[in-house]
Amino acid sequence: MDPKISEKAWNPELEKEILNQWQKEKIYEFTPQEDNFTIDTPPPYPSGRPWHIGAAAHYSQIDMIARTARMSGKNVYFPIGIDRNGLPVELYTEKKHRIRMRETERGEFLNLCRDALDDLEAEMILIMKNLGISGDFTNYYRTDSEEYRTLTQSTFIDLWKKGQVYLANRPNNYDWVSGTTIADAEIIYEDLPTKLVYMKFKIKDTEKEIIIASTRPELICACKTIIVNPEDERYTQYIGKKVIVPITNVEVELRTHHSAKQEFGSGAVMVCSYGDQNDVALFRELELEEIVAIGLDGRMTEAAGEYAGLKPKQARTKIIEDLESRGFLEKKEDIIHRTPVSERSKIPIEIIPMEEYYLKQKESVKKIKKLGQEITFHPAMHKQILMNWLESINIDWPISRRRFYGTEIPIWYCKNCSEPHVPEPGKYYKPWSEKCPITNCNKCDSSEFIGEERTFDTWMDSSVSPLFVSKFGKDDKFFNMVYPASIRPQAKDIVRTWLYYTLLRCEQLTGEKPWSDAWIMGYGLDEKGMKMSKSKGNAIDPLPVIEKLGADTFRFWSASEINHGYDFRCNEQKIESTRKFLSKLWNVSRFLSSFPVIKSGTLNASDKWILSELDNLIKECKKGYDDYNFFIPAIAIREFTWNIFAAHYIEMAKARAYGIEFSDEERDGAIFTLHKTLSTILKLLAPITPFITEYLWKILYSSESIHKQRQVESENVEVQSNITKEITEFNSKVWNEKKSQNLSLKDSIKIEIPENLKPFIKDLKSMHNLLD
RNA sequence: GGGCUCAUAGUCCAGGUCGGUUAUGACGUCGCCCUUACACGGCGAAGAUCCGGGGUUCAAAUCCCCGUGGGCCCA
Repeated sequence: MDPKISEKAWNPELEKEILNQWQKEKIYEFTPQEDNFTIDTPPPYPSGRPWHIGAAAHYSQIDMIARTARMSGKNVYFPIGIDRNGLPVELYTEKKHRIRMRETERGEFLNLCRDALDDLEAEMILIMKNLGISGDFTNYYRTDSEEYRTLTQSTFIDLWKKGQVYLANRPNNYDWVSGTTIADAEIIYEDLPTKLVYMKFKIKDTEKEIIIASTRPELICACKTIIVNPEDERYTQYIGKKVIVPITNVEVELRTHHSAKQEFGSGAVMVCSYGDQNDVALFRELELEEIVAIGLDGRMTEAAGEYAGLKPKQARTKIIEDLESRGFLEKKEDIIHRTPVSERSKIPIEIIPMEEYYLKQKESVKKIKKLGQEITFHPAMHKQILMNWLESINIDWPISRRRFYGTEIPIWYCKNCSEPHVPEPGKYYKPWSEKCPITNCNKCDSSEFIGEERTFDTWMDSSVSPLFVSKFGKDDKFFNMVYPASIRPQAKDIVRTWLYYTLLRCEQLTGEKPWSDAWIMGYGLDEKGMKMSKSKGNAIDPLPVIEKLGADTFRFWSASEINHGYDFRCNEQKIESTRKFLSKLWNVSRFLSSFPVIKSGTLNASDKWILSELDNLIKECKKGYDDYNFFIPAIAIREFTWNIFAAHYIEMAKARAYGIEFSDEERDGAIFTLHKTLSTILKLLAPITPFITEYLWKILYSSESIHKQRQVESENVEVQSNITKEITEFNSKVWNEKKSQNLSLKDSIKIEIPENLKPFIKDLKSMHNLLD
């Protein structure tokens, strides 16, 4: 009998053909019905080359979610989008063309950004397609499209009218390299070397002085008070006294506050506007009047007196010299200080009072907590990330950014009285280049307006992704059918941003939660467990890996190596060796392809045994698939296919399947069982490795795609795991015995079959050529 | 300083809820073998103080406590 499959190994080249076929047959097309399964797919951000291999693994798994849902009979809506707003592309464009954003005409700069995005996007789309992602690429969306930005602006206008947005002058995190305010969520902390300066402050009307340690002596001009811990006995006698600030000679009060740590520095702390977040909190709590010491240009202001115009770092050096020459310096220490830096530009942020727009969020925290409780997290432990974040929210969300490549804030100001005017929702507005659609100021009737130049924080765009894909405000019928979405898959590091902001915005706009499930994946690390980054040079380009080894190998690696929710290491060699399993599956199928597919047969003990193990495998896979944890089925299927089915059952049933010294009925039992097992394995594996399973399925079992099949269900057969152990141990014993006697595997040998294995005697005898 | 999480062979990882034979599997290494699905293979072998200390128990990789060291998050 000739096998239908003749090639000896799975050829990843075949994936292209299969891909074309899927495209031609449109097998993943979505038409909304009653019971839809909507995936709020993360739109990836094209920030540079290469795309992160961890992201490729991430999207492979998101596709497994879609395929799992489809095979469980759900009508899957799997949109694809690309996130294109924000700072990274501006920095990329500045670097690529060696220009500066603020020195380039805005329209021209935007065009350059758009071109860069198009390039990077093309590569990401190519990778996603090649990975076999079964999403809707024909209608893929961009967050910088007119349609998307219209939604962002419309939702803003809605919230503006509801009084959820306000303008406030507050200390803000300012990244003066990118020239913009940033949200708390965009700050990271880095341990940086700095000097801790011990300064002498005189107590007024005495000869005494106290020592104050600070890492920011240049802010001395903005010092408003000195605090000590109320339990610090060194300072009890000075509480309430005036202290003279060196250099500026300003008098400030010494008071107590629990946030002063006795063991840090001298225990006395100067409170300036603004050295850190604690200063901000203290100014608010003690109702101190702020002094703006650092300007938007990143330089010291007039308030800094003789240091005006210097950068804070220069001012620091100079003031240390001056303190020393004027006798105010006690000592300085080199320390490592946890410094807040901008996540994007990696530069220490300054806290500067600025006027920005805020979206109210504090009063929503309680509601969001409740929604969070209702959402099922996969894995459950990552709900904690959201809850911890909700605990720490203490200010509203600053949503305006002084950048170019983002959705414009749709506001015009009356040139005469400065009254802000917001246009009607439903259109995309560019106030920096367009005329105000409102003809007269509703306050002073003036007809001249100035357009707002700022853009939104990008999370304002991405936080409405579930609304965009469900056509919120555009197609009510469609919206009602697909919203709320079923699942939000995303990475762990953006729980406090993307996940949280989406909850906030969707709750504000619809009063509902945006999805019932959240699926959180860990980070892709390099082979040593370090975070991958372009600057470290440890990034792996996924494209050549996928091209060389094929999508299925990559996908199976992703499923079998990444325990859901935990960080994972990416190692090319590991990915390569995963291929062996596909090879095994191929060859098992090749062997089976020499036998006809038959509907039934008389089962013997071996057949019943492997089918019971198979049933157990189905249950195990279901456990994983129900939780969208692909690690469980991947490991279980590999173990079963390789180490039980191929290594033991096929060997036991081989002679019988060929019909050598067996009756036709006995033969059919073997052939039936072999096919039943393989077809089940293929279906169980289909969400993980869609290409090879499709190919084998079509050759062996049906002209209809495996991705149109329903997943197999357990028949609740009792497991015979003790028998499995005895069989594998007995087979090993025979192989070992032959080896120690220098016999070939086909040579005959005399070995006693254990009592429990008597029902398998005929198969075992033919397998090992056992003598009576 | 607080939270989450991890620690098991050269490497990755299972087991841990619910304590109980010889600690799972893969990669890699070594040896033998072309046995009509597969040399991208088969069989076999070597390789683990289950991070340290203490406690509970007849019995701890597993439960509890105290440390140590990584990763991430927050302040």
